[in-house]
Formats: sequence, structure tokens, C-alpha cells
Amino acid sequence: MANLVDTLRERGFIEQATHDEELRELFDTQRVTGYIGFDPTASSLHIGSLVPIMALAHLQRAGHRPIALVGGGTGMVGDPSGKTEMRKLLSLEEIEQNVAGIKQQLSHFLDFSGGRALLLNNAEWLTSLAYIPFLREIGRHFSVNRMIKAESYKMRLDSEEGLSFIEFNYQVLQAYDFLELLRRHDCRLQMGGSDQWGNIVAGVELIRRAAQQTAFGITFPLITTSSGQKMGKTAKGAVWLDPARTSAYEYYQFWINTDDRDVGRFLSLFTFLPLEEIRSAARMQGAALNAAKRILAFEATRLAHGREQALLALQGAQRLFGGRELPQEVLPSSDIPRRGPGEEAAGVPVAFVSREKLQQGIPAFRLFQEVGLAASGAAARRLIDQGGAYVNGERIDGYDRLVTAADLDAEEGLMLRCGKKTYRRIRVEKK
RNA sequence: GGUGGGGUUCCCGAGCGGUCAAAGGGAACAGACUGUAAAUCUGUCGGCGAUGCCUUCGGAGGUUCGAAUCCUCCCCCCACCA
Repeated sequence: MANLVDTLRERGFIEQATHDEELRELFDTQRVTGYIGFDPTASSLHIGSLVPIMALAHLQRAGHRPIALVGGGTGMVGDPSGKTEMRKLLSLEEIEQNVAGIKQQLSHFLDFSGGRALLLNNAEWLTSLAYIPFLREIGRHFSVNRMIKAESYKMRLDSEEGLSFIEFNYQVLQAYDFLELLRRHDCRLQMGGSDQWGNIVAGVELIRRAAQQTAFGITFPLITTSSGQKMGKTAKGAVWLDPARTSAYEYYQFWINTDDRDVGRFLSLFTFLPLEEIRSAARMQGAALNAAKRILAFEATRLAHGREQALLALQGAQRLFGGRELPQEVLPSSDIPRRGPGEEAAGVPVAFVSREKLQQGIPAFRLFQEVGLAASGAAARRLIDQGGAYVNGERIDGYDRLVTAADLDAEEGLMLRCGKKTYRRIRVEKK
């Protein structure tokens, strides 16, 4: 089996690593425990955390033991690395809630049974630290001179806002986490985003000084789209892993909208499909590349939401956009169904309208406004004037076209569409 | 605490008494082209059933026929000094 370092490198996970060769050897000779920290600043992880999550999953698949460390303690401090302004401090309750949400989501990617993966919260050891003993044991290993020269703090030191003392301690605490995990769980590896390099190295050095042991660090590249955007942000905000915030269908759609140039890279990072297949898929053009994109979307959705949800999203999309068969030779390892569209209902957002309203007839622009397809009446009129509004697949040509019970289909519903991609299923409100 | 510079619509940023719902850019949205992609071109981009009316230019007052623009007080941000 390939060495994990090679796997990660080939798939584009590694930006920097502390000791390449020793690390390879470590992976070859023993079961390694490695950790990544997750910030509990929101109750859900989003696509921005997917690279770290996938890295942990790879670690587990290669027979090693991943630790997901939720920063319940450090979240109370706030990491200033690379940030232009101070993070708002979260309350204890908020953090606890967020930790619970994150746990739930990680369990889709990692198998926590039988100690095969661990989920820990650094609040466990950080909140009870005693200041003076901590300074004497840990603080003495840190040089302020070095810290303020670090690139990650530089931005803040140069900025007008400055760097508060609480934030300045962040790196010390993160380094201490690493040491603590080494002592408690024999954890020898820390991974993280490229903005974490300074913090990770600080941990590696602390371990060398305080425990006289060698620890390792790997950072991931910052994933940007080919159009230069930070990965995972859309106009509507972050794409979340929590289905209550971003439905499986929307999640699937996010991946479908991947830039052509990113298909190969994203397949390597966000699916477990074999690299050779990915390489040949990424070279495809036109419709075949689109097929690869659909497989990317399906696989990514399956990882985050399960196969059933992924199938629903796929079928929903096929119903709306028309499904073509997926050629067998594109990414053959994927078990995506390759036939045409199925019959199941699409995961399209639903809105309800009362029967009376429909019987009286409701002007189309009102309806579009009320079901949330337009922000205001004026916006709805514009949409319709510009020819971007459809009822049951037919373009509306006047904003006061009445929508009535006559437009209902056999299932007592109708389909509204805004532009090419935004749909809303309208159902009659049951009393 | 002192001195100076600022706060404009989602963001950046012009406007410095009427012609301002406010230039320009970005983002966004729609249309054409397509492959649910990118690029490009076109249109839109405060609200209101609407050739008009209402609400916006940090907040509250004031001057004026008329204020984003002038004055007063307050709040916030920044720079330099302490």
C-alpha cells in the first residue's frame, strides 16, 4: 500500500511538512496518531474545513488513528493568525452548542467506533490551567522576540487595530494542545491549514523542548477556485455541512457548479476515487467533463450526507435539468447510478400557498415575491420583465399574469422557476 | 487626554447647496451563447400595483424655498502625539 505521505502529496493535500522523510518512515513502521483542530466558531463546519476532514479520513483509511480536536478552549481565545481583525469572543454556551454540531458532522467522515478515531475537546485541559505553573512549565519555552517576528502575527502588529494580549496567547495554547495530546494519546502529528504553520511549528518545538521528542507537522494549501475565489463561499454565504443550513440538494448543486478547470483537483481532494481515473476524467471535454462533474457532486454529497441523500439530490437535479446517461468509462469506480432520471421527487425547496388565494388568482410577481424567489415586488417585476420567470416550465410574459388553480398539476402543486437554476415547488396548503 | 483625517446605498469609492435614488468599479440577478462551467455581450441592480409617491448618505437637532452637501451637539473609526 502506498505511503500516506505519498497519497496526500499526490492528491494535493500537502503544502508544507516538517520532516518529509522521517514522517514517511513513521507511517510505514507504526500506527500513527495525528490530529487537526477545528474551530468551534460556528455550529456547523463548512466546505472550507473539508480538506482537513478528508485528510483525517485518509489517515484513518491508511490504518492510522485520527483525532479531531475541537477547540472548545482555544475558541475562547480566538486565533489571530492571518486575521485582519480581532475575532469576537464566544460565550461558553455557544461554544458547547457548536461542539455538538461539529461532532455530528465529523461522524459522517470518520469512524469513531472502538477508538478508531477520537474526538476531543481541548477545553478539557485548557480551562483548568493554573496561570503561574503554566508560565513556568510552558511559557518559558517561548521567545516573544520570535513570536512577534512571525509572519502570522506581522499583519496584525502592522495593522491599526493591533493585537490583543489574549490573542497573543493563542499560539502558546495551541502548542500546548499538541504537547498534551502527545502525552495523553501519543499523538505525533498535527495537520492544519497553511495559516496554521506557525502554530504547528510552535507545537513541534515545544514538544522537542519540553518532552524531548520529535513531532511532525503538515499544512494543507489554501484551496482556491480557478477563478481566484476562496473555495466554498458563494454569494449566499458559506456552504455548510449541516443539512439544516445547506440542504443535500444545494450541496450537490454547489459541486455541480465547479469550474471546469477545478474538476480534477476537486475530485482528488474531495472524493476517494482512484487517482488514475481522476486524471483521465480531468482531461475530458464538453459533455464528458460535465459527467465527471456530476460524479464529483454525487460522491461529495454522499460523503457528507450519505448515499440516500446523494441519490435524491442526483434524481432531483436530473428531473429539473434533464438527465443524460453517464458513460461507463468516466470514473468507473464511482457507484453512481448511470441510467437516466428516476421517478422520485426532487429535493427542491417547497413553499405553500393557500387554496383561497389560488382560487382568486394571484399575480405572478406577488407569488414570486411571497415564496422567496424575489426579494421585493419590484425585484419580481424586473425578473419577469427580463424573461427569467417560469410557471410550470413556461416563461411568463407579463408580471400580472394570474396564477390560479388551473395551473395546478395532478399532484396539486406547481413548479416555479427563476432563471436557469432556482426552482420552487408550490403546494396547496392543507387545512 | 491633545491635534489632524474620516463615517455615502451589499462592498470599494465619487459627490461637497438644487439637474441626487446619488458617478465609476466590484459583487449579485436576468437574457443571449452553452455543458446546470468559464469567458463574452446586453439589461437590471432602495421600496411601493408606480409617468407619481415614500425611505436612504453615522445619530439628533438647526440654517435654507431646497441639505449627502452648510452649522451645532453626540456616537464610532483611523493617524500622529501623550
